[in-house]
Amino acid sequence: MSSVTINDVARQAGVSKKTVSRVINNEANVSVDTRDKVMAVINELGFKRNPLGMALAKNRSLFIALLADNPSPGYLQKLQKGILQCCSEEHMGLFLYDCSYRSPTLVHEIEEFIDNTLADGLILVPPLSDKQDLLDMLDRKNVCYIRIGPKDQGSGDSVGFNGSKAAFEMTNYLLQLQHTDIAFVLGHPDQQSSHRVEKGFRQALHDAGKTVNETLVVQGYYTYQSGVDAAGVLLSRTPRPTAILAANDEMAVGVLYAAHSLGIKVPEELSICGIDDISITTKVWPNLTSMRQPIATIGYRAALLLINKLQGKPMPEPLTPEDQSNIYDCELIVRDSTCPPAR
Amino acid sequence: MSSVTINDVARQAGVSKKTVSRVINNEANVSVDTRDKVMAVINELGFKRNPLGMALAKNRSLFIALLADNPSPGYLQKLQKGILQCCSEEHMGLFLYDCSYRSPTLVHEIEEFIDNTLADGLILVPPLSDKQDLLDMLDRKNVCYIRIGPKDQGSGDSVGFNGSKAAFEMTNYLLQLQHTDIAFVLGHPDQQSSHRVEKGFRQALHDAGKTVNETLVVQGYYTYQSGVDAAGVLLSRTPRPTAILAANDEMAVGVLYAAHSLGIKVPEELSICGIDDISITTKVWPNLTSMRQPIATIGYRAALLLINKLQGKPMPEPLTPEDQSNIYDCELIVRDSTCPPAR
DNA sequence: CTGAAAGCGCTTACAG
DNA sequence: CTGAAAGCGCTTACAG
Repeated sequence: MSSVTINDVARQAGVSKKTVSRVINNEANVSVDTRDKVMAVINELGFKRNPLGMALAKNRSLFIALLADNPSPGYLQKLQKGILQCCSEEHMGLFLYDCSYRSPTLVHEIEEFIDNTLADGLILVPPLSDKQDLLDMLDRKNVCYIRIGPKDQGSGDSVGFNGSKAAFEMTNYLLQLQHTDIAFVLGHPDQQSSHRVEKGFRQALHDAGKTVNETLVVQGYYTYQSGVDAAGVLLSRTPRPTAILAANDEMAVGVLYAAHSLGIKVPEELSICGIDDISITTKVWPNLTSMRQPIATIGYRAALLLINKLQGKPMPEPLTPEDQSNIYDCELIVRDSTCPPAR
Repeated sequence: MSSVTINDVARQAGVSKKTVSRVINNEANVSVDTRDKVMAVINELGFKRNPLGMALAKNRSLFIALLADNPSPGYLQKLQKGILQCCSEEHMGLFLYDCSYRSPTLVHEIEEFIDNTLADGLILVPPLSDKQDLLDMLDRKNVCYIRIGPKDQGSGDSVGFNGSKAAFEMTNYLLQLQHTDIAFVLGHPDQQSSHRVEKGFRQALHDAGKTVNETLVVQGYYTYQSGVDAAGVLLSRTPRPTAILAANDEMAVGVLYAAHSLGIKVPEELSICGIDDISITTKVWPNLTSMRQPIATIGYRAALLLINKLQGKPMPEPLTPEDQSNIYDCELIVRDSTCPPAR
């Protein structure tokens, strides 16, 4: 604790503490001489503004919180990384709060968390970002937040990826490989993104003049285990699908495990692919083909949007169309889990 | 923001704000009548103490920070969960700070982070917890911290697992299966735990009257890729080892991948096992045998130790010998990646 | 058992 | 361009 305060600086520099305050906040209306003098003393004394004093005076805490539960640990990990990067650059602290989506008292717990920490703003990760009673509470409390996920649903700003396009392109890729019996594992029905992705899958099949075989579309919940279970169902179908696309990688890994357990060769007898491109895709064997979602970029962007909003700053000029829309595109990453179907 | 303050409560209850302060801090020397009256008003008005005001007055911020880099994401995830659980119970906020161990300015970056957030205390995850220049800086700044990892090295309290015992037991398990050519992948040499684990491995072999084949002990760095690389070396040895024990699961997953790539059947032709029992062990095929480290418990314990230290509270009576020593034992979890060697 | 005063480190009006 | 006063919401001595 470098307990040198604004008062010490003021005394040493022979100015009022208000003037010191002006300098450290980069306000206008300070003469160059005064500013230089104050800066010199600040450096000499090693003064750092105590964020707590500022927080109390401004009634803004200077930190934000990440609220998440954990459907896909790899996803959260990358998102967190991007958010942290931005927070670090903007000198914001990041609080972590683990929730469980299923808790009946979730909204109340989060309300208590906010009261306890006084975080200025919140970043909401799906499925929390699609939970209307939570958003209602935040609106009522007048808490600033940003949602990770599709835009149209719910209130508040959001940053997300183009899920329907991702699924559309991945399905097209499988069609190009000449797959005909393509199965699809849905995400959690509570999450908007799941419906987006499903839409892209159906669209691609439709555009190719195929009809969707509804027995090959099964429910999943974005978790590893739900991928295992879905694959169990799909791989007992006759004819067996030659390719399975899962709405996220976490489930795709589950599908892969199920295939191995049944002695089905991947990709020779079954192509498997997912969406997200989380780190586990390159740890399992064979490495999974996936649509790369710029997860860290999305996290970074979400944090920046929130912080700028809190500080009343306008957003910087968007460098790309994606920065403007806050909807990011995915990129197909072909690895070893997909190939043309056996004849 | 429920902007009802201690002053509002005091006025409404007809007492001084100091008395209200006494009540909310559960201090002695308040008459039952007064306490009841104040409590009634608190509930009526929905008063919650503003942590910022308290923080400034007490010069303690009421949050702690988790400093980590990311050798094994699955490990960090579980640790974080335990820490968060404790923070939530103790009404502490948890800041997150991602560092990169290799950054030449790391110590300085962390110093800046502390100044910016005023976290009361820090939880240090390996390899940070073994970094002496970092510990020196924290000691100099008089920052309270707790280390995750072995005890003897470095200053400050620590919570860890019994790595040598874990490796000892796992090696014994492999010996019981009649493995003779057992290879070992070391962890990062900067981390104390790596040396512990190595010691346990050697001890078990020694106790069984075997000499260690030094060509079967190779360097790893606790990362997935280092596991892949180490396995590449080991699996080209003649005679090939029949079992590989990696110092953590993240590397064991890499070993498994390498075995698959070479067409080596696991476990029939090669047994593989690791230490930690992170979630990926049950996502890869076959599921990995591992030593379960109570990671979340360790995280919880570390947070509790730190928080009690900050609040000057004594630790609660230890319920188990492990709680007393703060060194936790592992448990062997046999899965599908180990079996007796082929004849 | 209770309270008036001063203070934590900063900022917001306001005045000059 | 600069500063004196009051205040953010709480706590720490101290006095009674």
